[in-house]
Amino acid sequence: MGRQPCCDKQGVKKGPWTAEEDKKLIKFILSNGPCCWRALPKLAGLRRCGKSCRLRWTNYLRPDLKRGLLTESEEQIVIDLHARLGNRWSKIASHLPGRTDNEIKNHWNTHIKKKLIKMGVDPVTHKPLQKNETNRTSSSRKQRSPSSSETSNTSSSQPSETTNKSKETSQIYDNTSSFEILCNDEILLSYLLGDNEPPLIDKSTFESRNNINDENCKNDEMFASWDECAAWLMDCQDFGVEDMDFKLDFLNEVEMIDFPNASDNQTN
DNA sequence: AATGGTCGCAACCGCTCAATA
DNA sequence: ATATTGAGCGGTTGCGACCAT
Repeated sequence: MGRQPCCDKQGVKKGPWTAEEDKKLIKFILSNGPCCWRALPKLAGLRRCGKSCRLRWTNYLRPDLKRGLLTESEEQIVIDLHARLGNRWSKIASHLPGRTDNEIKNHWNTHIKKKLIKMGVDPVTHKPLQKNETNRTSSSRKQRSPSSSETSNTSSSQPSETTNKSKETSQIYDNTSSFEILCNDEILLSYLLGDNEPPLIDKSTFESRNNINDENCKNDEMFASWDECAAWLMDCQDFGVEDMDFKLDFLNEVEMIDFPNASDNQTN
């Protein structure tokens, strides 16, 4: 018995998200939380599949996302984890706060894979490449289909752990936690919803409110830093959130603040 | 400047899993 | 025990941006 489609295909919009749709989704989730993806589009006034909303939120709009290319150290972690876990992108992503499985998967396919091949390492087995394999795997857009067969081979060549899909939820990055933290941050939230004056932000406030020395922080359940949070908010501004009920003018001032780690993130 | 090829990212599709009735 | 549903995962594709000719 086949599954019912996750949404009514008729009248469901596909393709790239518009700023307007992003606004609606953000506004709804900030108000109601990321729940009931199936019902969300209707409630939020979006002509989108719930699945599409979830993807948009988790891969692009989530406030705790890092932007930009993976750093060298992140890449190394991905390579190490891939050697152990295979193509289990969500598992790998759970070790990299602020990174999504989709992002890591894309980065793997577009950057790391090539890098490893160049270094003479088979990106599937993580063992030294045979010479003919190097030629075979030289990247070309036309070779997408072969790569799919490659990936299906991957599954068989992956560590046995791959087939044993035991639940490891404790390791899975809980993307709701950052959201809860955002929601619990009453000052920020009420400001985002347009109820309050802009929060006064200084370095010490950032550090204390982010519990930078808190053990929990090491578990990556926060924004990586306030500047990243602010960066996300600035992205909101980029796609026109300033037109919403939200008022994000204060972000221009935030930009002027010298955040800890800000320069690191810029360079990455 | 025009054109064709390539690249990289965002989004979609189909499947599986877990929870629930 | 079984059917149904919601959510998540991994593979694949579409398309705009970029580059070479």
